[in-house]
Amino acid sequence: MSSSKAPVQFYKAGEYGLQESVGYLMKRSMLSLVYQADRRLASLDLTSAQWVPLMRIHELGQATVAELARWSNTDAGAMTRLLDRLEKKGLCRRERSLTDRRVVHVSLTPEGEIAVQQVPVVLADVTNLHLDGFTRAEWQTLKDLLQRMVANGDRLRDEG
Amino acid sequence: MSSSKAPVQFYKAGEYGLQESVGYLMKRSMLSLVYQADRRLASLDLTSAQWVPLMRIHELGQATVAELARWSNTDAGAMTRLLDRLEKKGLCRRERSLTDRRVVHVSLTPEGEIAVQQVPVVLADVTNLHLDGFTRAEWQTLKDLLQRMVANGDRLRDEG
DNA sequence: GGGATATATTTGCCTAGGCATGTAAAATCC
DNA sequence: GGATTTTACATGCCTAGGCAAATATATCCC
Repeated sequence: MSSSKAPVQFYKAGEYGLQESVGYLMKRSMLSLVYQADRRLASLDLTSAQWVPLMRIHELGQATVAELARWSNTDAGAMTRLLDRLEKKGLCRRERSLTDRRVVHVSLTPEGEIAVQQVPVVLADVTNLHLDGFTRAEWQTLKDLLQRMVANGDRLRDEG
Repeated sequence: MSSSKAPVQFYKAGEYGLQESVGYLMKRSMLSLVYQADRRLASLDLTSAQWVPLMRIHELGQATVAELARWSNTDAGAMTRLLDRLEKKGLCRRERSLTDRRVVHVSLTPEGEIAVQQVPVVLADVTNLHLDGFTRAEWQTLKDLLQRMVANGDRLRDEG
């Protein structure tokens, strides 16, 4: 449960320097990952926001809007519109469920299946390039530390 | 110059799992940081995108649109519109430079100065909460690893 | 000095996410 | 079984970023 009473003061308001902050470094890293991925995905007519639900549909064969929104860390409204764009490009299709008429089932078109093949290649490549010079131990350490930040964030959210 | 010939293959396309990817963990961490910061900044009528240029103006006394866009990792067009919103809220003001009439100088209003005071408090608090349970050594390690990812990304960008 | 070039800002058009509301369909409760 | 609540999705209104074109001003080169 860690130090819920007296957390370590890594940062203090008076001496808060953007450059040395973990948040700033993460933002820079993320921007670079997304930029490089988008650059490589452009030939597939995909963006970094779009491959996430496509991969999930591919994995499940078929998915609902709510499931895709959860998986993409966004809300149903944004996902509806993102699927509008994917459908317009002919990468996925929607069908009202026959057993529960509130639900929409989303599946990939053949074009969508083809596009989604290349995504893991691009992601693995871009990530590896950003980890150039890392040892496997450092890679594992980074994942562990990030996982702990995520866990702290989840706890914050749950506690309100 | 690190392993420019044979980079370590941390990820391979065939076995790429979103959950274990560094990018996914960073996205989750970032979303949590931003969410918690936005929650606390809402009382100041500020968003996570807005405090960045405000802090920079405060630091410099006065700044140009281009400088603020660079500092915020965005483009001049987005910054112009962001400043529109900040100006409408009365937090900053714009003046055409007299020596170079292409340039616009942005400065804080008294209300902007007051708002910006609280920002470092919020940021330090939110970051510390996410680093709960970290040792100082782990904190330093995280920053080092992220800095190396940023450097790799910058190198990628420069090399085209 | 005058034309070519570079720079600073703005605006338009696109993708995109958050939040609140609307709507239909299902599930639950009496 | 009919009213109430919940769920799934869609839509409207906001903030926000990327890219390209337009505009105005400054600089550079002869």
